[in-house]
Amino acid sequence: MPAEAASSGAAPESAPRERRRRRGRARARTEALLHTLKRSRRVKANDRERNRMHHLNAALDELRSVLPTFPDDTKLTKIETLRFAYNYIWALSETLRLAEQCLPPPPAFRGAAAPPSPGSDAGSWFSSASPSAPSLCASASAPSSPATSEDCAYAPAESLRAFRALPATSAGPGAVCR
DNA sequence: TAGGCCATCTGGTCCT
DNA sequence: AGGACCAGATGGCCTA
Repeated sequence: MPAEAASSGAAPESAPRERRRRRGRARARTEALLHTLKRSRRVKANDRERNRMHHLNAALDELRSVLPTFPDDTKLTKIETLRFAYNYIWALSETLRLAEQCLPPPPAFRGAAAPPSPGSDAGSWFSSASPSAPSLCASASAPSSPATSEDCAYAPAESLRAFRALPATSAGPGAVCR
């Protein structure tokens, strides 16, 4: 039958070409699909990363809020906040250490019964093991002169005021820990 | 205008 | 496989 021959074998050479064309179209489609899939994953990852950084910044803001600053102070930068926090912790530890040397702990604090202290292990406030801030880096040199009578006059308020005068960026105990 | 700080994007690596 | 974390790149904004 001529009609049959026309339908089945009308273009014996074009069939492979058509198959190639179809395969090419299919591949382009899957590549486009892959691209959109990758793109949507990227967008989601960007979103998560943005969120993560926002949380990090929120934590940094919280840290800023507990550092002693004056209202008219300009906002500390991130690196300044971290260095300042390090110095601040160091200063507080020093204050505690000196206070410990000058004043014997009250009887109530000597035993197991520690006073309730906001958000911290109360025992550690009076523990003789000095807070590890100064030793966080081996080269940090904490003032190690023995306590004198002048040291006993080293009131926390005074020490904080003096500490506050330290530039958070360059001087202070944390400066050596970069 | 240079330099500092920051937010965001991106690809790589590790972990669950 | 997907999420978390990290570090480098990039561009915008601000200040000296």
